[in-house]
Amino acid sequence: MSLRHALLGLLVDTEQNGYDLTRRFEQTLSGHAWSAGHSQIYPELKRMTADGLIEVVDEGSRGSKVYGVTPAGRDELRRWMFSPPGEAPARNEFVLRLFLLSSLDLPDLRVLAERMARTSDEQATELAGTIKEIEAATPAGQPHGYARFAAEFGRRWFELQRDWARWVLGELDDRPEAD
Amino acid sequence: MSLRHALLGLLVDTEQNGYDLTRRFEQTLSGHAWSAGHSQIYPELKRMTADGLIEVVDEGSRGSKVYGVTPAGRDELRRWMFSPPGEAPARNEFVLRLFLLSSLDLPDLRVLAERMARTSDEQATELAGTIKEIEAATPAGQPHGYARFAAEFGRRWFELQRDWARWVLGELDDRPEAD
DNA sequence: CCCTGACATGTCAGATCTGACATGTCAATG
DNA sequence: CATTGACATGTCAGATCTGACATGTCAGGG
Repeated sequence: MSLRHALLGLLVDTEQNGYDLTRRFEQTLSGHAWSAGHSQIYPELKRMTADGLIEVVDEGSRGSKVYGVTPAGRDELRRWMFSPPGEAPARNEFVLRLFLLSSLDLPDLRVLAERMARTSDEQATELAGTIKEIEAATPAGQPHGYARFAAEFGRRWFELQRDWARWVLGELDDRPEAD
Repeated sequence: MSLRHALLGLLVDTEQNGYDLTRRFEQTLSGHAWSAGHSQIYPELKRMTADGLIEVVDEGSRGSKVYGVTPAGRDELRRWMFSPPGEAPARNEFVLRLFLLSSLDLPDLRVLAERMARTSDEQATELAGTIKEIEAATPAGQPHGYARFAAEFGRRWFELQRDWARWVLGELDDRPEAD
């Protein structure tokens, strides 16, 4: 039931409607943390309203419903944040590919590891740019939340991928060409 | 359908039965890459056999069936490894919590970030130990595959968590106590 | 004023996944 | 020789998730 807590977290940060939540999910969480489409989000918002965790605080045009977190919702989010790391299943296709690299033969392995290192490096560079933008847009001395923390995590994550791939390549160089 | 490819990858490395695959999944993939229980694995093995990707190469005692990858299976695995990174959904509860940290108030945030840093540091240290064991068990000059690569990735991953949590704490220190 | 595209919410069939239940084999220990 | 625990495979109901379908609003450009 992590979807529920993800939504709570996003709504605590900013009151918003399902459409915004869907985009926010796509933009910030989808990459490393959790993904969900609107077809999952809307029904869950209804259930959470029924359970008293959130409530409709405003109704905009085009039938939009702006949700806010209730005190009960805040409690639930905090409880979950402090609860022992659950066993929610991990799912990351990229890492899976990394782990299965050694199922390839040496030439293929080299090609793929190089490609991964290059891609990750590009993504890290791109995120570094995003971070600069965030910093520039934030008034000096102002606390940054969310976006900045998440972006920093992403940057480090891509660097990890890149460095790991390079390390693998180094290991392969020490390896005799023979099968 | 990443489960299928995960199984192919494990089977290319070593021919084994469903029980072994389940444990292998639990041990090496479950943390960062992909998780699946035996109730998912056994039916999938059947389907893959029907699709000609794997085959029963041996039948052990206790009704165990040892599976091996067919040429078609090898092709499929290679095709997938080289295919553009799919959109398989990310799912990582730990990272989700990281991203939602800023939904907490400052004191809570500090407590949690500190706890995360400590836990991650312990896990990194533990994995470093595991890596030493693997190295010790591997004859010098021997190529290491899988286990070594995965462990190295895990170590770096835990270090990333630790360092990121510490960085967050540093950011918080620069922040005025005021709400 | 018409058209396009972003905004906004919803449903649903089918696929996937989880956790519990079910069954039986074999080796080691007492 | 009885018991325990690891080995080994399987099914299934219910929960979750995906991708497609469906519907309508509103702002801006032509």
